[in-house]
This record gives sequence, structure tokens and C-alpha cells, in this order.
Amino acid sequence: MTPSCEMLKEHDLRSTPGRQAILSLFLRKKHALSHGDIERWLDPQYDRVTVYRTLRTFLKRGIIHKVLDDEGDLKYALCSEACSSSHHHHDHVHFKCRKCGETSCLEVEIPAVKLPRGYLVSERNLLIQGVCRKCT
Amino acid sequence: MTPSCEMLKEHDLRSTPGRQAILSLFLRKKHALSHGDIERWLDPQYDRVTVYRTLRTFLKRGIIHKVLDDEGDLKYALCSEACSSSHHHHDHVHFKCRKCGETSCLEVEIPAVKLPRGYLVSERNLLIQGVCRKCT
DNA sequence: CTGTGTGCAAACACTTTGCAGGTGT
DNA sequence: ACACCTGCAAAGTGTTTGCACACAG
Repeated sequence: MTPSCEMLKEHDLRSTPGRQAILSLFLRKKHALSHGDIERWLDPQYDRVTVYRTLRTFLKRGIIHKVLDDEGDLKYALCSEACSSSHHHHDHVHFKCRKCGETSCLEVEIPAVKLPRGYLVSERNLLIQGVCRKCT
Repeated sequence: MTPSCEMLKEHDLRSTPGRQAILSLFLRKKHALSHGDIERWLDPQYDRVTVYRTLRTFLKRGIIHKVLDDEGDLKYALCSEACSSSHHHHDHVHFKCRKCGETSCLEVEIPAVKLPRGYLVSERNLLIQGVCRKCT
């Protein structure tokens, strides 16, 4: 049984060829993938609509999460353990490289930020842009 | 001469009724506006296409900047002095309220974040979500 | 007067929905 | 066997483009 197949069952999802293909793409690439990336790398036998539906399903089951860059381009990335359902943590840090264009999750803490009185914080999302290790 | 008219001239833009109307919307509301917000509050005499083009122009001239929330919804907000052309600064903090849905710019500093070796940082964008002062 | 802005229509890209048939368990 | 996935076609939504006319400077 392949890793992607196992993951699907863990999340109570039927293991179909399409889902396995998309999931193993995420496992193979380490950075966030856009819908376009997925279509480009996926066997073209799969319908665009299936990709949309699969991503939505994965999103609902907490297998992946949305990653947005400064231009509003939407990508998706695998959720880490820390990110998954029960003890969901509420800080996300993403790094987008100006050279290779790849966006990936960073496992770092966001220091406390001083806000004016009266603001309640429930979630923080930090997007850092620059040049990644590979491209330096 | 109205404030919005002056601002347009400062940015070398012709002062037309449509531009003034949109710009004064930004001056009146203090939070970020989506395209939809603008259409809703603008005199309906203005064409949707004009709004698109006007926003793009304002963006290019540095009158407004993009504001994105966690869902990828795009809004626009006036640039502060600090944000404008010459000594552009490279940190942005936005706060989105879960109750009223409004997003606004905060003038706070982002503390340094520790990154792994080899990463070069050029810009940081922090989105904080929670409940704003008005809604507490 | 000249170059730029605007409105309208149409093109375009992206995403969702309905339905019939196929597939995993 | 049944519920759920998938592909296809079509509808829906948001954004851009081409062109003729209007307007600011």
C-alpha cells in the first residue's frame, strides 16, 4: 500500500487513482502547488474539474491548506501535524522566493506583535518574500 | 479644489469625476475596499470597467496598495506616506475582523523573525485576524 | 488640439454545478 | 449493492481588451 493510499484512508477518503496521483504530487514536491502546477504535472488524463473537487475535498479533510502570496495567487500545501484538526495552531509562516517563485511553509514562531488596545487576536499569517536557500 | 483632486494632481493624474469619486471613497472609509465595495458605494453611473482601470492606475502610481486576506479576497487601501514611492518600506501589517469583516492597515512594527540560514528577506506581510476594537 | 479616459460589447480565464455513468468498499 | 467519484457540458463569475467617442489640460 502506497503512502498516499494510506494517508487517504487515515482521512476516511476512498482511495482512487486521481486522489492518489494528486496527493503523491504534494508528497513529492516540497513546496506549495497552484491549481495550474497540479494540472501541469498531473497525468493529463484527469479532468480539470476533478482537480478542483479533489482539492476542495482535501481542504475539508485537513490534508492540505491554502497558501496565498502577495499577489493573491492561490496555492495549496500539505498540512503538517501541528496544523491538523484537533490542536490546530493559529500561526502560519510562508516564504515566497522572488527568483524561483516557489512558496513553502516555514516552521518558525511569530514573535508577539504589539497591537493597540481592544484588538483580540485569533490567527496570524506571515508571508515573507525574498530569496530562498536554493537560489542564494 | 477638493482633497481628492489635489491628490490626483500630485500623482500626475488627470482629475476626472470618476477618479475623484473613487478616491474620495477611499478617503471617507478608513478600511480597505474590495472592487465590490466600490461598485456598491459608487454612484452607479460609473462603469465596472472604469473601476477596474482606475484601480489599476492608482496602483501603478502608488496611491493605493493591495490588501489580501486569508481567503485570497482582494481589497485595496490608501498608501500611507511611509508606503509611497521613494522610501518604500517593506513591512505591512493588516488586521481583518471576524465580526465586521473589515480589513485595515496597522502601523506597527513586525519584530525580527528567525529564519534558517541562507534565506534573504526583502519584504514581510503580516495578516492578523480576530476581533477589532469596534466589535469587542 | 492632443492625448488620455470612458462606456459599451465582446472576449477571456477561472470556478462551480447538474447529470449520467463508472468505481471503491 | 450502494454510496460516492468522475467526466463532460454548460452555466456562472470576475477581469481584460478593442474600439469609438468624450473630455481635461
